[in-house]
Parts: sequence; C-alpha cells; structure tokens
Amino acid sequence: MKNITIKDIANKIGVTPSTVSRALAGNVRVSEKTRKLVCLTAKEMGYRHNVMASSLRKGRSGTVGMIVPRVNRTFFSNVISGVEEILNSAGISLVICQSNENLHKEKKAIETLLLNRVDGILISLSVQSSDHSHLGSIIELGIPLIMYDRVSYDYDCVRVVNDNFNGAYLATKHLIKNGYKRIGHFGGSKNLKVYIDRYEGYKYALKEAGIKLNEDYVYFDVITKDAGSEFIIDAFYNKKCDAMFCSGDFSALGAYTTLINKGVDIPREFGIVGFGNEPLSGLLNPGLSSVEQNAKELGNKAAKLLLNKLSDNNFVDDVIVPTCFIARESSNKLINKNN
Amino acid sequence: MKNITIKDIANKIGVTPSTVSRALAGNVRVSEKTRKLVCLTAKEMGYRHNVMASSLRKGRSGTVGMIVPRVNRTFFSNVISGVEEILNSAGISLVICQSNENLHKEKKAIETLLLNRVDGILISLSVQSSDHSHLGSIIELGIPLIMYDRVSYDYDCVRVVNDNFNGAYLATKHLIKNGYKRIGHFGGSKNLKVYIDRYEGYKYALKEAGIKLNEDYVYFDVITKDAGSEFIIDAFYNKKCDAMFCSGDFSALGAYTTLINKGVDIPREFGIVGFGNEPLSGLLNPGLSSVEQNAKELGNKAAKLLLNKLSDNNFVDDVIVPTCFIARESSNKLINKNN
DNA sequence: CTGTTAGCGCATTCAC
DNA sequence: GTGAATGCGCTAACAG
Repeated sequence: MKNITIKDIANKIGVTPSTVSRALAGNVRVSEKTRKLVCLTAKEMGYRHNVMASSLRKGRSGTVGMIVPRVNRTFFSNVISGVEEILNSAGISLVICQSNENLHKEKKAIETLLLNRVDGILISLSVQSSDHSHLGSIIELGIPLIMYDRVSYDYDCVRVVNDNFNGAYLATKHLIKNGYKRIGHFGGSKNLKVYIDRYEGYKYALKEAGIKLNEDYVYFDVITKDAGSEFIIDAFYNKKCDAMFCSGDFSALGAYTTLINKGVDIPREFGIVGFGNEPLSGLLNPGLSSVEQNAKELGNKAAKLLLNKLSDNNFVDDVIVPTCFIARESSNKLINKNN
Repeated sequence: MKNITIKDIANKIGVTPSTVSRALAGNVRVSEKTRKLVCLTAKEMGYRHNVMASSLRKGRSGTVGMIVPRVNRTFFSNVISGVEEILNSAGISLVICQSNENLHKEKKAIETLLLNRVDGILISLSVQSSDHSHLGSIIELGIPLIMYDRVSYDYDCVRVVNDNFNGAYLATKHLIKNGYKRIGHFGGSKNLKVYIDRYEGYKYALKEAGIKLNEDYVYFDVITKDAGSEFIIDAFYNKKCDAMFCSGDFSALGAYTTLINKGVDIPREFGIVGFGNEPLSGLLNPGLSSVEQNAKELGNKAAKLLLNKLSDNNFVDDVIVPTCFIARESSNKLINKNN
C-alpha cells in the first residue's frame, strides 16, 4: 500500500500541495470550503501526515528526550508517568533513555537525543555524574534543558526539585518531638545535592531543637537495603543511637528488618523514618514513617516547564515540589504496646 | 551556531556530498584515505548526523514505539527497562506511550506512533481492550508488531508472555502440598488472557490433586488492594476458605492485611499466595509467597524479537518467559510458631 | 485565498 | 572510487 502524500490529495482535488498543507495545518487563510474538501479527501484516501518530513522541514522534531537514572524505580517511574501525561496531551512524543546511574551511558544518551534532534531534554543526573561538562553540548545547541530531581547548578537551565530540605527537616523534627534523643542520619552519595539537602534539613532540625550534631551518628553511602542493614548495627550497638533518619526507604528498611530480627522493639527502642514513601512502607507493620515526594506531580511540573520553554516563554523559574512527612508507627516512641 | 551538513564537509575538503555520505555510512566503496579525511573533518567541524533527514530519505525512523498500560507499575517499569536496554544498545530510540488502561488512549497512542513512522511497535493491551480492531492499522501498514504480556490472538504478530499457567499451577500446588483444603481463587479482569491462564493453572493444580473445583471460592474483579480486602471477608467468614491464590500481589496484600488486622493467623489459619513478586512482598513479616514474572527478561526478549523482525527475519516464534514460585511464610501452614 | 518556487539534509541510482 | 542528479514529503516566503 503506497503512502498517500499531500501531493496525491492535491492532484485529486485540483489544488496545489501548498494549499493542502495549509488546509491540513488548520487555521491558516484557506477557504472553509477547500479546507473541508481537503480534510475529507485526506481521510478518504487514508492520508497520514508524515512527521519525519514535516520535522525536517520545520527543523523541529516534535519529540522530547528524557534521561532517567533507572526507569524501574518507584520514584522515577512516577516522574515518567507525570511527564508522559503532559507531553502526550500536548502532542509531543517522549523518548526515554536510561543512564543506569552510569556517566558514560548518560553521555551516550545525550548524544543519541541530540542526534535525534529532540526539541528539549529532561534529565536527572546519574550518581556518577560529579562532572557535568557533558551538559554543555545541550546548552550550546540552544536546546531547552530541564533538570529534575538530581540537578546541577553549573549550567543555565530550569530545575525541578523536591523540597528535600524540608522533608528531612520535618522528619527529623518529628523524631525529636517524639522523644528520641540520639538521632542518626543515613545519607546517600554526596555527589547528589538531594542528599546534601536532606542532610541540611536534618541538621537544621537538630539545631532548632538545641541538639548538638554528633558526627558519629552520621553515615553516607549508597542507600540500598544492604547498606542500611550494615550501618544500623554500628549505629545501634556501638554508637547507641535511638533513632535514624534515612535518606531512602530501602535503606530504612534494611535497618528496620535488621533490628526487628534482632528483637529490637521498633518504635519503642528505636525510631526510624525513611524518605520516598515507597508503596510498601504503609503496608508494613509497624508502618514505616516516610517523606512523600509527589513524584508524579514533579513530572507534571517538569513537563509543563519544558512546554513553556518550547513556546519561547523564557521566563520560567525553578520549581520546588513540596514534600510531606507521613507519620506511621515506626517513629512513634510512645505508641501503645497493644496497637 | 549553524548546523554543519555533509555539504559543508564536502566543500571543505573538495569532494561531493555523496562521497561524504558514503564515507560516513562506513563500509561502502570509498578509498580509505578519503574516508579518514571525511571522518576527521566531520569531527573537527562538529558535524552531527541529521537523523530526521536520514530517516525521511530512508523511509525508516529508527525509532520503536512502546505502549504500556501504566509505566509506574513494578512489572511494566521492569519490562520497559528490559526493552530500553536492548534497543538502546542497538541504536534504536524508544518512544513510550501510556494507555492508562484506557481503550481510547490506546488507540490514540497507536495513531501517534504510526504518524511518527515508528519502525515497530510493542504493545501490552489495556484492560478495556476487549475489541482489538485498532491493531489492524498496524498490521495493514506492515509495521512489525510485538505484543507482550497482555496479548491478543486476533492478529498475526509475535507474542511474548509469561508462563502464567505454570506460575499459578505451582503456587496452587504449593498450597495444596502445605495442607490447605479449601483454596480460593482471586482473579483479575476476564478481558485479559493472563488472568484466564492463571485461573486455568489454578484449576489444573486442583484437578491434579483430585480436588473438585468449588466455584463459590472463585472471585474475579480488579486486583487492587481494596478488592482483595473486600473479597477476603466473604471467602474467609462465609465460604470458610482456608487459603487463597491471588492473581496479583496487591490484592493478596489487601487480603493479607485485612485478615491480620482481624487477628487471623497467617499462615496457620489461612494461607495466601500472590502473583508478581512485588519488592515489598519479601519484606513483609510473614513474607508473602508469590510468583516471580521476570519482567526485565520479558522486556529483553520482546525487544530482541522486534530487532529480528526489523532485520527481516520473519521466522520468529512466540516466546514464553518462565515464571517461578517464591515460597515465603504466608503459605506455610506448618510453620513453626516461633519462626 | 491560492499558486509558485525553493529548499530542509541526506542517500541512492546511474554514470564515468 | 567518485561525481551528478534526483527526490523522500513537507512548509514557508513571496507573489498575485
């Protein structure tokens, strides 16, 4: 089956391709009569607009690239969902690349997207990306760049991030209010500002309460379940911490299960809060208190900002997506034993 | 900054664009000397191959479309991850659309992908898609179609599915072996063959063990947590079931938490197995037994099949990705009380 | 309101 | 091994 082109339509109804093009494009100065005729015969002949040709001509591809550290993480898949929702309804295609937390793959992904002449790029940096020079090529080409969640401040672009500081602040404050005295901090890679911010929020809550920061209680590493399991031993048995703010739910869970398996009473002997509010956290017993990041909303916001940039609205500011603390049992020291 | 084209390169080194095009394409008959010169100056001048122009000329876009019911589901995000991995290393871009389990959105997504002239499509049908006629246009255009997980048998295409039958069979058999007598079934929408297959696997395990199917124990609905919570009341208190095979982990969890909150002893009074092996299932206490779907592998396989189809290898058969049963505590009737 | 003209950047066929 | 010529399908500037 031959592909129908605007030329075929033009021939059929005795006008020129230009007219057909204009008619199909909608609101240009074309008589209502020919517009209807064109649309009708286009439908009759089974015409499909050729996006590749149109893109080439217009110099815009109508697609946006999104780089994600890992698509199969609750947070990121929700962000993707939010981005897809907005872009799709704006008629823009979304090309997704995974960096797998790997700087080399991240660079390659950017290269791929640039080759494909995407109209804009959304990126969340990989853990490995302490050097951000590879973002330069995007800027140089004048392609709108939105950074989300894991952002860099080395380049001129729009950033959409969670209020990591406040989330951590609220969580830590909650632990303090609930009577925990020696509250530790388990943070992620210092390459990423999100973890720095959470640490700052933690420190601020302590300071506000007049508690001196004890660096012995502070750990930084990958925030996996295994890492959480490991550090909690030291924190609980050696350092005598009685609570822990964890920068991720999985590391919190590592700590949580390790302590429970050793017969430690959570939350009475030890309080734990996580970050990310994974679906499982509310299903545990005791439930894991955590900070909700509103990932989908973050995705929505990022996509909307990009749309703004694409329509030449250059006055878009960075956005901070609020976080909120979800109190469950794991951080409630005074909880009733029978609960 | 002006975009460099092959013409610019040609002018610079005194050859024609054709030669440059051939040299850049690699292994055509071009003298080694000019090839090197071309590549070198291309790099020097900051040339980037224009995929849009190339696609238009070649009639292929170099991108593949993937339709996913929901990207933020553990299973699907893992499939995406698997697909992305393969396609990306083959130099193919992946465009992702969400159907949100909605037939209309699914149709629109297909339309979008076709307009974008994707070279192939991967699709998992939405729950609403009992009518599959919208797939016809893909077939008619001769675009390779791979269906994964939620597939239709109305069209000629390649299918990649889990061994849902065997997963359900193993899970049910396990319940029987562990001494449960009145094992119920909680299935998902009958629109989807995956749930039919799981039901068949369940029935086969009963039959094999000489247990007569009791339709009173069989429920079909959406497999959400809430639905699970609701049905378990009837199953446990009215029908006196002592175990339940759930076609999804979340519905299993609904049942699980509802019973535990009512003081029912899982697994001694009631056994539960789920399907999907969500990350949380292994973290619960007691752990939720479940069927692992190997989603990422399924994604890998689907992508590889598509690559085969794209390289004109038409002799590709449907693939069944194995599932395996993960036994945890929730289905172990004879478990030691102190465990 | 419509036609004419001229490419977007590249890949391919046909010469030589 | 290279050049010349052509057009993939569409849009946009300019005329009228």
